[in-house]
Amino acid sequence: MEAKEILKQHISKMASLTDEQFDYLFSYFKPRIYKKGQIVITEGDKVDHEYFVLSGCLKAFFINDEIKMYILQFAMPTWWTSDYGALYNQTRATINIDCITDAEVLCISNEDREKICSELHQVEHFFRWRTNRGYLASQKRLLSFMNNDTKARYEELLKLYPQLYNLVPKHLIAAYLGVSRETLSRLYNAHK
Amino acid sequence: MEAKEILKQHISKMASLTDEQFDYLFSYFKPRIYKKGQIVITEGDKVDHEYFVLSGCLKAFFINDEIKMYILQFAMPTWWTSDYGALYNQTRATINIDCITDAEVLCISNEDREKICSELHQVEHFFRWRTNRGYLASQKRLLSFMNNDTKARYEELLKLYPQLYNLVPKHLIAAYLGVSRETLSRLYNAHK
DNA sequence: ATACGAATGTGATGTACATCACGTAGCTAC
DNA sequence: GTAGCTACGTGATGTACATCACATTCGTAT
Repeated sequence: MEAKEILKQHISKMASLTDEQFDYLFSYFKPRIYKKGQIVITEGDKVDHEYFVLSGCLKAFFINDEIKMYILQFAMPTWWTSDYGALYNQTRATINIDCITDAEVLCISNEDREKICSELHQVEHFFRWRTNRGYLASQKRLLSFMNNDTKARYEELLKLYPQLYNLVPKHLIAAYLGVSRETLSRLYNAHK
Repeated sequence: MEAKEILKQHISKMASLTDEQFDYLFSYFKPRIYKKGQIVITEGDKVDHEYFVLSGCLKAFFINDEIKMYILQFAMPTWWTSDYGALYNQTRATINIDCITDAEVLCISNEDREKICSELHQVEHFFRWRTNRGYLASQKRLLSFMNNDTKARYEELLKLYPQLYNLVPKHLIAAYLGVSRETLSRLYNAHK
């Protein structure tokens, strides 16, 4: 399916836009093609855009003390990603985003999104809904962190995104779960 | 300060409403007074409202296996709280909310909020901004969970909300940090 | 095909935490 | 007052995890 159609279907789930309104909104999105391993945002960057994933898989991650990596989000098709803290507060990036696989995305600048949100009530409605969904997902993950042990979180993750198992290296799954790669390796080799 | 004035100042930080528009919005809020220990939402409840805190302190928490409690949020003045998962998805509550101290709040139903959001663009703008702020706070806490040890998270919490130290019992702070009360006790008696 | 780096498996050891157990201090009700 | 409940401190012990070390396998470039 074409980029425009993917975005249209995604947005129409929660907002009613006329074709003209959607075309106007879409005109502000820019397509980007990335190769596996390519960097989208690096810590310290000025962050101007957010990204809507059409195909492939990106990761948003934080590097602690130049050593340990923690993954905040695997961004799959129809997910949005950016360093939202830096984007909204106009500060430098504190997280990194790169591509786990080849990827196609659509990006839109913070400025343009705010402009269209103020022009079109339904677009603002859509972005409120989208942020709300992200908030609920984040709360759920926080609870899971406090409540469940590593094994339970691992199984929860694979149940939610079965495609991850073959798509991303195990040490990245460990970095998402917040455990060492050794612990994760022992975990799923134990219950075989 | 009066309830109406507190809400007005809070909202005017991010949205430009005329006095008439604000009066209209405010007419949908209902005042509620709670005593210390009083329950606002219990697991299993139908959830219709969200709550804006005027004074006092509430906690939103999850009970695991009828035994362990994890605190998702301490709700202080000008914070919003509810079981948003249940509220937006029209499902039963999975978390509990009660009052740590006597408290005054304003509440608004999900239905009324959505109605006003669709009527007044600026109100929708405000709620997008508010949700966004919650999302960023949640992401930040998630990172802190993965990256920092208990002691660092404890000091981070007290730096952010110094008033908590005298306001809430230590075992609730432990439940927010996700550690046992014994561990927390040992931690802050060690570095005295 | 060879070579080299990235990903993964697995043992040994250390540590931060939970859990259980018991004690004390303070608050509230009657 | 005193009874009882809640908050809090602290020792002993167990455990899930990190960390370090090294071996093996896989993927990709040349």
